[in-house]
Amino acid sequence: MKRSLLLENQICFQLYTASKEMTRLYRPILEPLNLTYSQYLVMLVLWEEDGIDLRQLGSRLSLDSGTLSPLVKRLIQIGYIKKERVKEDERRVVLTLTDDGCALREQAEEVPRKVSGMLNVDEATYTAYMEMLTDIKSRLYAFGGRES
Amino acid sequence: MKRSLLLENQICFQLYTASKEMTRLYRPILEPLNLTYSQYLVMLVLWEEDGIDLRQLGSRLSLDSGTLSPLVKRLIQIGYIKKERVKEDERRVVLTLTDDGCALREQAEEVPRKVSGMLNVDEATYTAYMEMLTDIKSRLYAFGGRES
DNA sequence: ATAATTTAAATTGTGCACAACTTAATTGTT
DNA sequence: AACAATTAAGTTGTGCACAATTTAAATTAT
Repeated sequence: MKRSLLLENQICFQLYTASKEMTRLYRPILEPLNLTYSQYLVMLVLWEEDGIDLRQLGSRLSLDSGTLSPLVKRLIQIGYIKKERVKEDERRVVLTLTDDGCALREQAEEVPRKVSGMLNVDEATYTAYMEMLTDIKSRLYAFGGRES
Repeated sequence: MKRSLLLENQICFQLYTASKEMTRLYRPILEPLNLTYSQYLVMLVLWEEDGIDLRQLGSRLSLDSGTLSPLVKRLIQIGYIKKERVKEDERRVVLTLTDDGCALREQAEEVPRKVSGMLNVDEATYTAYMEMLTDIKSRLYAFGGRES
């Protein structure tokens, strides 16, 4: 049964559409912040850890420089972050929040509230979801795998 | 807790990375079939329902013509499908499998087997995952919503 | 029947996502 | 010290994903 070729039976397809629907839910919420979903993820990391370097950012988000370089360039243009070469190691680049980027955090605090309000899940269900996704990911990481 | 801005606590992020990891798992499996993940999804639908039109295909996959038009063009170039205007309604375009596309199905039958072998989930867990993803999606559809 | 509306695909433009490659700096080895 | 190997960003090229627009056909309303 689960091995059939029927589209709806593929867990990959359910994941794929769920993920797309999720970013669709975020789009109008993030639009007033002038952020795409991926840009929002980068900002989340920086609000947690200002002054992170690109390499670490990439490993947090599982994104490579091919994705992050242009994405970061856009965030710089918008004026939320700035980047600087590290003096001790000129290969590395460190990202820091601008005042605007820092200030944006307050508006962003509303985002998770809005989203979970829309999803309307109780704490227990939420935890179960997270555990399931973590479990799926750990099975996936077992192959060709990234870290944890 | 779940309302924090911490990256790892965002269900959206877990979904997003799980989905990316899933397509990463498929990539080497689909490569011998000369298909990308999205192209594979289109082929799944056609193996189910040969002669579907573009509009229905889009609704099955939740993809619009902006995504499907070029994607279908590539599948035609590869030689797996062909497209034809419908005589009774010249707006519509119908997709049909070529002999190669039809023959590919046999190889593709192995894909779900390989994937579930790699994921290594038992039937009950698999069902639980599917139910959870369906549930997440139904909550998501409640907003701005597409069909069920 | 003609005009207005709706519908289906295609096109254009932006922004990921990722593989493959390039460039430059650092580290390790001899 | 000199050279090889490694590492970090950036660049190039391909393929989605989606909003917005365009084109053309069909439907509906007048």
